Amino acid sequence: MTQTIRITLVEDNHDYRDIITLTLGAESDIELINQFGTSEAALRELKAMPAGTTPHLILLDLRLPGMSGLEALPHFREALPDTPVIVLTQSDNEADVLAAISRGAAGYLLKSSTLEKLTEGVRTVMTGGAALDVSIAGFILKTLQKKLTPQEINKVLTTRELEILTLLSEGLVKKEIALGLNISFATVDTHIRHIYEKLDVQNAPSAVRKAFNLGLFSAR
Amino acid sequence: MTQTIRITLVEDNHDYRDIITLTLGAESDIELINQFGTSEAALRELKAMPAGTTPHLILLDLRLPGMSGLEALPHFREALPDTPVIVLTQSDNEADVLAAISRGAAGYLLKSSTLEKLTEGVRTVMTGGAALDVSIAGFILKTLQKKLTPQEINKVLTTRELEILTLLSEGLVKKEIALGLNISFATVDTHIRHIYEKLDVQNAPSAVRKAFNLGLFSAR
DNA sequence: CTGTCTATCACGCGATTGCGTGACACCTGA
DNA sequence: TCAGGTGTCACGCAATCGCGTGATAGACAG
Repeated sequence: MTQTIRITLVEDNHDYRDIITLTLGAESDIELINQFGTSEAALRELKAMPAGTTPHLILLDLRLPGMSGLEALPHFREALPDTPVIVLTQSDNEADVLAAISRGAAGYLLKSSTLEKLTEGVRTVMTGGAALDVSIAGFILKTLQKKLTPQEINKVLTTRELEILTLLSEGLVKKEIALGLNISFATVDTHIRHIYEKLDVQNAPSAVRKAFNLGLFSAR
Repeated sequence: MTQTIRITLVEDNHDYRDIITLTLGAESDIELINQFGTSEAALRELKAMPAGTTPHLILLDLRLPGMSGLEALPHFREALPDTPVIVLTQSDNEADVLAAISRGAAGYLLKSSTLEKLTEGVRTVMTGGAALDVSIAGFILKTLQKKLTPQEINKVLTTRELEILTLLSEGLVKKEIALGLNISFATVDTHIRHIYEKLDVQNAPSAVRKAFNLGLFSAR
């Protein structure tokens, strides 16, 4: 890890490019090997580079002319699977964040943040960590926490109902659920009716889906 | 926000308690108002405190005698819903992390990290951010990325199969799916059989659940 | 050029579901 | 004290499901 970190920058704004260039240039262990104004140009060039000369890390802007960073991300990941990509953008839009993360971004930093955070993030990612702006991290946590607390769950389904829905989602049929819970088939049936009413669905598959989307199922 | 940040510490290890005390004591805007060796003691005391005197933030160890921090977390959240809890532990166990997050932790810091990260994390959380150790953040990202890419999804289900499973999970019955896709009932039936085989289930509810757990359903 | 994958279609049938309708007991809050 | 929520149980029935079994056709790889 004492090696110089080679970085590719994809950013169309010249002012910001200059800032990044200056910032990274001041770091002795970081070298900005090339920069592009569009994802298309970057991808073309990166694919043409001989193995061993490709960057260790890619800084990618989301708002780009032509193919957006979000669209390009999977292509970068495919072309250079071992090269982490840090998304660098002004957008703290929730959908963008989640999309970038799910497409394999190793970090998500805001341009409004400090430049120290950028170099820090670069080093963090190169050592296997993740570079997340604190506000992004907060949003990420909230996303994971969309799983409701027991009290909130009971505002939707009762404990018994959730128990039965869980068993149902595990593949048990009503008869088996009745056996397992030592209650009658009719009772299980009634519970399931209530579940359908509360979730506003009319069959088991959609009830399971709704339960997931509402965060009623914790982990497993 | 110029107010002093009042903190409660729940930690059984005396050495670490002393370290925290010293560290936080050096910060002029942070005041460690009380500390407990067990969750039980902390909960009892916090519930008895007059409103307005309760802490602004709780630092919670996971490994505690008696009730674990993980068990206690929901109780803290219930007793003081507006008081964020930073989990402070040696464990970078994945299950612990996710459990803590889903139980409402506002941060997850490792004791192996620097003390500067602790005070930084405290301030971050108080300003609405999230305090995540970089290695934890990396793991969190991987968790969110468990949603598969289209290519990976097709290793499990074909595009057509996923399409049908999606419709099924939305509450359509096979007959309706056939109508909607302009194919025969029998074809839909066959696709669903294949889905069941591939997911190793035998009915629709469990297929939907499995699809969610495998990350086959992206957003909605 | 044959095998595997994918998508399509068909028949039949026992098992299961979803739902209409109705009931009883317990507990809690108004 | 009484309505409302929760959990329990029952009968009946049309609709749907799950599955055995089998087939055709295009695509694609070996």
